[in-house]
Amino acid sequence: MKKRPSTVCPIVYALDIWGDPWSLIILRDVLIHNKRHYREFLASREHISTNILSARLQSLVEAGLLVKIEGDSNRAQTMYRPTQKALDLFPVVFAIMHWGLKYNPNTDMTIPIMQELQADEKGLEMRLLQNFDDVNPNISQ
Amino acid sequence: MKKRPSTVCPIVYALDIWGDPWSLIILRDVLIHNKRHYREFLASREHISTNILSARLQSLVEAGLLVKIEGDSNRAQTMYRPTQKALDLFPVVFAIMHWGLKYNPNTDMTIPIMQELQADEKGLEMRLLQNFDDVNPNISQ
DNA sequence: ATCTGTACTTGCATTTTGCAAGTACGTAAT
DNA sequence: ATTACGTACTTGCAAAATGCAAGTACAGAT
Repeated sequence: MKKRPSTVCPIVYALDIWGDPWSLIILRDVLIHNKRHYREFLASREHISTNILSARLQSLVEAGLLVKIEGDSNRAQTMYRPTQKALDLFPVVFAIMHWGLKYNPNTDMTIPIMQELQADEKGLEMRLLQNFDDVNPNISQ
Repeated sequence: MKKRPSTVCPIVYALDIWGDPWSLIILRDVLIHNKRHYREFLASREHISTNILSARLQSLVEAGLLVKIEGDSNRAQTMYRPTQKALDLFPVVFAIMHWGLKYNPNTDMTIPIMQELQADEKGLEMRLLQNFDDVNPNISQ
């Protein structure tokens, strides 16, 4: 899909940012599994290759979904963390998970988050959001 | 992305079915704009090309999201209509629209559905679902 | 000094997409 | 009856994206 510089449709806008086959998997790892390092993304079951991971991280940073935080004089400290724009994808990610859960007979229900998603989605979101207080301090109450 | 025959993750399952750049645009047209004919999909702003449209329709039928209804002896009557599996994507589509609405400054808010989505999402879903009573009769009350 | 781990980049084969054209069939107009 | 037109596709080919393997650069540990 050729990049459309500006679209009038919110769905196309979204797809242009994270509609490729890999970006949403990275975002899943960030949002749900609290991953932040290159090595962690590489370790996912889906086996993304290094060049694609690199390109996707860069485009997500450009799109304002992730910020790259580099350690001083040590690349191994580099972290990718979500912005509010990425955190606002929680409802999307949860909606997709609900759908996948309903229709994928191979879903691994022993993953703790799966149970929690069905039992208390809002609570799950609240809990996961706390992982990002360092980057996007939430008004706690 | 190579097709993964079975995945344990509901998100990857979903992406394998409609995670390419075009399928969700077709589903948007089916679910939101009530399109059903090849010619209608071709007429979308996004200008999908004929070979891709053909391939995507076929794969969505195979995945059980659409059914192809052929007229007798006239190809121009061919229709593609959503199954329940596709109708269950309404929450996903709405979640994506909400996100796109928030971050896409070019969203055309004069499209009636945009206003309605923000004002009364559930009502919008109910109304749109009535378009598919022929295919998936809903329990009305 | 060497080895290991990490975050990348590069090269190249394979696959997917984008565009233009063509085909097959049915209906409508002359 | 013949021609033209609309519709739902398929085919061919160039361009782009992906997948895989290998290589590079640098920091910390041994």
